[in-house]
Amino acid sequence: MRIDEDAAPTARRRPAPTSKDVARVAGVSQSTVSYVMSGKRPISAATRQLVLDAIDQLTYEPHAGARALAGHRTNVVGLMMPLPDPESAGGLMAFTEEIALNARKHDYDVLMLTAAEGPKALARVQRRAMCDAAIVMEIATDDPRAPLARELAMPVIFIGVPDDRDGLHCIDFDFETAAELLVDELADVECQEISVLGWSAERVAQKMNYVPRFRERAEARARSRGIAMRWISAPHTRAGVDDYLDGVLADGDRRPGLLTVHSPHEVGAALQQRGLVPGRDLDLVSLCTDAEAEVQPVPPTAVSTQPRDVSRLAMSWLFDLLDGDIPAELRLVEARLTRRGSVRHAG
Amino acid sequence: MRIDEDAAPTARRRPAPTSKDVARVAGVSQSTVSYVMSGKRPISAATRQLVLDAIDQLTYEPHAGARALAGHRTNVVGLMMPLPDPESAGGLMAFTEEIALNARKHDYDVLMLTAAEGPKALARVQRRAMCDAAIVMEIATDDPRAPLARELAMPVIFIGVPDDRDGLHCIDFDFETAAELLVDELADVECQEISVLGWSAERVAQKMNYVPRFRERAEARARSRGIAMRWISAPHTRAGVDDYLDGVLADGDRRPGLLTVHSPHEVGAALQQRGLVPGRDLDLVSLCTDAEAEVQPVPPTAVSTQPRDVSRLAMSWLFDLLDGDIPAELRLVEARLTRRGSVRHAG
DNA sequence: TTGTACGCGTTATCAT
DNA sequence: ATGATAACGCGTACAA
Repeated sequence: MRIDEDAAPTARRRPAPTSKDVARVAGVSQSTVSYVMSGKRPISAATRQLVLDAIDQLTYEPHAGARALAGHRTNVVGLMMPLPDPESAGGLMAFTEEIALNARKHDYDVLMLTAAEGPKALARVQRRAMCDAAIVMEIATDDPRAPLARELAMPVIFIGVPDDRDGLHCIDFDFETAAELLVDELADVECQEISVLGWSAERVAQKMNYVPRFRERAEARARSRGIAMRWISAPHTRAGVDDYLDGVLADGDRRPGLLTVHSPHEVGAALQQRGLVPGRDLDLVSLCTDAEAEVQPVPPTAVSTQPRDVSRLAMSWLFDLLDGDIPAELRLVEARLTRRGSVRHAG
Repeated sequence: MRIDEDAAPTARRRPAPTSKDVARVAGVSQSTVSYVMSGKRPISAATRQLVLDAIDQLTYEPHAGARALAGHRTNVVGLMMPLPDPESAGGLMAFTEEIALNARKHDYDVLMLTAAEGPKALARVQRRAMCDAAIVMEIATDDPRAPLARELAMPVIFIGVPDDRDGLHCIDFDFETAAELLVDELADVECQEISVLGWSAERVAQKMNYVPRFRERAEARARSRGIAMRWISAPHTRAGVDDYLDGVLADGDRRPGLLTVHSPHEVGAALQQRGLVPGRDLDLVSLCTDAEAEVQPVPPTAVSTQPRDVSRLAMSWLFDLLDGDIPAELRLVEARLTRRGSVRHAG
């Protein structure tokens, strides 16, 4: 580490203004300032303006700690992030930003909690009164945070659905319907066998909730449509995709039906390299974001996962929960299929 | 959105225990409890244990708001995230997690701030007394948060170096030395011309600080070594990398020297597809993480950006700043080159 | 419609 | 080495 020194200014700052200062400037009592800010009692237009001007003049903002102490709410929502993982990082930034932006619209802030700290992080922030509610991402089928969430006094919203979701507020993209839409799309063009490029073995080992949710529905649908289904859990590297394609293309007699749950980029590049064009030489459908789909050489027919929708709806639900009690339930964000010509026309 | 209702348990929770409760259980005064927790005055081993037992029994944790109000510190550090961007998302998760984990080691938490909210987010959290310090990522050469950071009463650490860093605490990976190491590596094998796959036009437009820092040093070094340098700002898609390689390989008389600032995966795949082997057919060096380098078909000689190191050192510096005043300065995290055989032996 | 006064749960300054 | 007690800044019941 290299060091390169600078001069540091030693300015003295005045203390932040309090509601008492605002009251003095506005010529009213401190409680009036408080009531102007909360709107919890009628204030005459004249005094209201006096107070607002004073607030503006002093650039006053309420002390969060004092507010939390007196008001029993923090205006902070905890967000438990997943473990870092290059595979899913892309969507996560959009996801978390959307959480934060929606929080700000309600004058809330977001406290970052790590999955690495484990379930006890949730108990900790509640005991310390650091959050009014929490959002937990990347839920496992047997998630250890589920039993804790049931006991917490504050609302907790799971992004994902554990096996036992009794008493939990869960919201997620509708992977079940997505699976059916994608299988149907291939079934409708008389596809004989569907080869699925599923989530990586690592994801499966982590018991991510959406893996069985998607897979079981996909397999059930394939059965009911009389189609064979091969499920491959390849790593999402170029090598993994190549292995997958080698397997798929081994029997050259049948036109292949491909279903990939992400990495459209890798798949698209690998197909292009082999001179295979989706829609002409094979049928391909994907589960991925619209953004990912549209930058492919041959944009695939896909069901979009829409991470921003899920986080926006999660936050909207969260604020409803903070207002009043709402029974625990499961909310699923609609899966929509967009046709882009990577599947031949039905005939 | 589908709805699926569940029964909700209506358990009544007791209020969180306070230090007063702990005092009662331990049979001491409330202030003694406080002093046991802070260690700010000597306590006899006997009473200390009494208090600790009571804390344990009640699973007491101090009310963060009350503590902030009375103690004038929040035990929270603000983290201003970059705008979401798939290109840099991978490293960011590791980066932010490392921030959070180091914060927890000091009993600090992390408040997430969005770049979208702009510079005023920093002023806001200071006025509301929500943070004791802040970290700001993804700095532009003319970053609007710089002038504000100079005025703030709380310590602010920039991850990155704006053009005018006077009065700012900046820390970053040493892109300058990295550029020199990479250029030297190619120059040492009599490379005639270096073709650089630089950051995308979008990054350049955002005036990300590391782009000119790296580029100017690289070009200066190339000049002083008597080597030509071509700088290409291609998008980091497969198509972009292909365009780049087409340009590089256009004149077939000279052995190409390649320097890529990231996306080793795309570059490796594209080279493999063309049957080109780094170290045999051309010389390749990269700026990327060790993890990225090592999963390539031909792992490239590279300078590692080590995101975890930067965030760990940033947090360590931040806690020093919270302890006492330290003059503003620039700290650079050492760039180390790892040879992996993508460059032919010097002769 | 507005003001007064108390309490929220800590920290820190007095005492002892 | 420990115990009382006064802030800290805001929300809100109670008065007016």
